[in-house]
Amino acid sequence: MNASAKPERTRLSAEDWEDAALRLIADQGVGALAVEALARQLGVTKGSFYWHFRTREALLQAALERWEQYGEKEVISQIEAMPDPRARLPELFRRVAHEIAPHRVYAALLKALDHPQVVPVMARVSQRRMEFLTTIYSEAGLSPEEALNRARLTYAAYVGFLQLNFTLGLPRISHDEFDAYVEHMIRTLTPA
Amino acid sequence: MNASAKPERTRLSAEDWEDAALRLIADQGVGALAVEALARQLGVTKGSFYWHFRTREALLQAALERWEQYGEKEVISQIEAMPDPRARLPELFRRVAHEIAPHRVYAALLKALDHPQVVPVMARVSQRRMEFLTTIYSEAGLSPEEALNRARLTYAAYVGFLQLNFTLGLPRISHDEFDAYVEHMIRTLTPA
DNA sequence: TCGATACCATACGCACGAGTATGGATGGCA
DNA sequence: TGCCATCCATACTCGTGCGTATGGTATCGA
Repeated sequence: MNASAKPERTRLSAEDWEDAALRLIADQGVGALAVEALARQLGVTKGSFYWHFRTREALLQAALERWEQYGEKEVISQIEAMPDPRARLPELFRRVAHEIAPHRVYAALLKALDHPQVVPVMARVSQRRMEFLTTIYSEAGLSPEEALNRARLTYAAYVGFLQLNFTLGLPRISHDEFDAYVEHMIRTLTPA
Repeated sequence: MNASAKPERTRLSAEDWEDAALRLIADQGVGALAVEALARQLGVTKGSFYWHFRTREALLQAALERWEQYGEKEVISQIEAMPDPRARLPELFRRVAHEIAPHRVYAALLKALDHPQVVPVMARVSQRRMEFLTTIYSEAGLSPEEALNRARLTYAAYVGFLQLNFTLGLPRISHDEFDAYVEHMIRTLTPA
């Protein structure tokens, strides 16, 4: 089939393995993270892997930390830079809705919450994002309690959407219909 | 530790294995469904299992079908029996929010969407529930498109909530705070 | 040019879980 | 009472994937 899609003849670094691991996680899940499979995909063998990492668990850990680092930083800062607080929410929703790629790892990790290694990472990331949402809702005029609950609701809707659409393949929604859904969501979740 | 918590000295039936499988799935996930582990938990050995089922896959299939059968039937019919359409949504939300046990299997299955066997089951169940929500929203006064989108949003919020709270253990929300969250959700998702 | 270090291949051992073979126990029914 | 079907135990095989041991090749500085 593909076998050697990457004829990279340079030597590999630990970062290369971490990136490959994240790609594999994104489209096959954490459970599919096997060292021999990864090695095959990179055109090398296990011998290479165990030079860079002590164990499979160590690779997962490194990949997760790498993902947590180079995460959503840009999106958050760009939204925060917007002058009008009321305009931030619709913009955030539309951006998130149309950039699918960055969310694929998050979606895969959501299905791996039985793995003890992913729990703390996901807890930190989700916590940070919800705090961000809470401050945005506050700045949009909600009281502290209302802002917190609305952030919880919004984030839950985001997480649920990921599950129901990319992992489960519910009756493939069309593009236009999806846009309509996003706008409906903006209307109902944004303070009047 | 526990080893033989169930001193059931009667012979086992296929249904016994299916129920045990569902219990195990509920609190350890689909990945933990191993025949020797299940046998140990039931106080027997593999020999028993392979008399009732041809394979592990067959057990999973049977357990999933069993779960799909004896599912949420009662809740739906009870809600439908309520005379006032506007009162149905708050009641549904409160019921679902306070009955955690029945949702544990669903939450576990949500994390197993890479398993080909669980996808069709989850697709059917989720589809039915969303259709139910859609009709409720219609009866509460929303237009067909609005009702459908609101149902999608509500169900996504439900699914996301399951992930963020029982599987991920986000900053343990208190009981009162949880009730406040549910009421907030009712206010924002129920048509005025 | 010549090691030394970094990177990789090959060939193992080993644990674990699915599935098979076969014989033993138990209960209902003639 | 004896027989047959049902249910279960024991003891294997086998595939898979992690980790190890050890030797080979490339690259760079002295």
